[in-house]
This record gives sequence, structure tokens and C-alpha cells, in this order.
Amino acid sequence: MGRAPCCDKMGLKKGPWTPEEDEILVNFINNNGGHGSWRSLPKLAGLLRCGKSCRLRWTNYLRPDIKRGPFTLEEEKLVIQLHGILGNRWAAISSQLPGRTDNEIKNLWNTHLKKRLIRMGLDPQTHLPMAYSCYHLDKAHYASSVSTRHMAQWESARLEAEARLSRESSLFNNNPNPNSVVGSDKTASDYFLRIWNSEVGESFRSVRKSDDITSCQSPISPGSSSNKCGSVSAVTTELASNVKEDLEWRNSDSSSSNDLEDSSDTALQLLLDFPINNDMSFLEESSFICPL
DNA sequence: AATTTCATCAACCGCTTTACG
DNA sequence: GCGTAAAGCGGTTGATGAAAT
Repeated sequence: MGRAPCCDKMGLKKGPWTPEEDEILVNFINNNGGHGSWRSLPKLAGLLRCGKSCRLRWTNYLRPDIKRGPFTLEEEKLVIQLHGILGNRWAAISSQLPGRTDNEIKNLWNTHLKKRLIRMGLDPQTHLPMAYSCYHLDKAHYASSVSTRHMAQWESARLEAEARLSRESSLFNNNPNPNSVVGSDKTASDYFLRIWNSEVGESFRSVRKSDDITSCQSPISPGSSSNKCGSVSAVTTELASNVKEDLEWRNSDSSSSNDLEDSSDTALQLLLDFPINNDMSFLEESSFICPL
């Protein structure tokens, strides 16, 4: 594998960007309808920076769709939940938070969220209680446990969904009234199960199967964002999309008695609330109780 | 007021993956 | 199929400012 030459070439500037450099980079990209080749950009734009540095500056700071300002509570919850599913796949996580960069989310995690989980006695890698991780897992098994953790969440969710369907099926058989509570009692489990059994779920499972569990930290091998991470991202996106579509369909099909909120937020929340049952109340500073 | 410690985050580094000849 | 360049990604570092002593 060839590696891109590093930026240590003589004459290339490093360190913080000046407003003038920012302006040059932004103007160049705007005037040329895009960045084109990052490698050749600095020369063409007249910047004494390597292409890598330009790309990073653009994607993490200068891009017009970057959302500035502190993370909201909802965003923090989302990051934690997605981290529980995806692990340290910052790019995949950031794809679910419009306007937020992977670098920003990574910083948020390392400076705030990870510490909060630790203070709550939770392992920031596995999202399990520390005691559990310490007493039940030796070092040799740790890596594989981390890698199987995310898969386990999917699997437990699937099993729960199946159990629920089974229960509801028997209830339905005993109560043939189609308008009974059973029908409206369906939860995200059903959507999860359906999607799990769909092509999207299959793609997730096949990715899992094809990976060496012990060589990576999650179902998706590290650094494979554009391919395998893309699959996970697609799964998440597809899940949210499908749940929303289903909610819309149910809303339009049923009478006004259906009180499910028809919004992407609700759909996504439904999806995100499902796989992880962690109490998120610790996000509120006042509830910190674990002085580790 | 001076110094130390801590928190934050932009930027860098090195590795992997992808695209292409 | 192979080699290389380019791009993408995650881990880490270091500069900076705020808070504590």
C-alpha cells in the first residue's frame, strides 16, 4: 500500500490556520465549484499547506454546512446511543448528526461523554457497568467482548422483538378484534425485527460474518468508513427512514385515534431508544451520583 | 499577582481503504 | 492482479484559555 507523503516537506506551513489562509481556501473552492484534487489544491490556490491540511480545515471548520455552537442534550444523547451501536465510528456517527463533524463528535466524546459514563460507573467502550467488565472479562477476552457488544445489542433487540410478536400473536388469536389495543401496542421492536429481516439487516449481518471478530472493535472493521461503515450508516439511516415511513403510513391509514407523532424526530427517537436501554438521565449534571 | 492544573478543540500523524492505470 | 496515489478515518498531540491554588 502506498502512503501519501507526509506534510513535512520544507516550506509547508503547519499549525493553526490564519483568517487569510481560510479566506484563500474558501474563495478557491467557491470559485472552482469544489475542491477538486486536494493534493493539487494548495499549489493552485497559492497556499503553503499540504492537501491533507487543506482538506481537514475545510471539512472540519470551513464547510458552509458546519453547525457551530455547543451540543444540545438531544445531540449528546444521540451520540451516546449511536456510540453504543457503532463504537468509535466517528464518521458514521457524525453522518447522523447534520452539521457536526467526526472530529467534533470525537472531541465531545473524549472530553465530556466518556468521562460521564465513567463517573456513572459505566465502561465507555462497552457501555456496561465497570464491575461487570472487570469481573467477567479477562484481558484476552476483552477485545472480542467489545467487538461482540454491538452485535449483541442488535441480537438482543431482535430476540425481544420476536418474543413480543409471539406474545402479541397469541393475544391476537384470543382477541380477534382488529381494533383492539394489541394493534396499537406495536413498538419499535416490530420495526426493528422487520428491518432486521430485510436486506438492510442482512447487509449488517453479512458484514459481521465476514469480519474477524478478534481483530476489530465492532462489527465493522476500523477505518472502513466508505464501505463497511457505510453499511452501518445505511442500516441506521434505513432504520430511521423505514420507521418514519411506517409511522406515516399508519397515521394516514388509521383514524385520528392514532396518537403517534408523525415526525422524523419521533421516528428516529423510536429507533434510537430501542436498542439501548441505558438510563440517559445522567446527562443532566444534577443527577451525577457516582463518585468514582 | 503569579503559578499550576485542567479542559477544550483544532490540527497533525499514521494507518487503511479506494480508485485507477 | 499489482502497484501507486489519493482520500478517509481514528488516535493523539499541543496550543490556548479558564479555573484553582
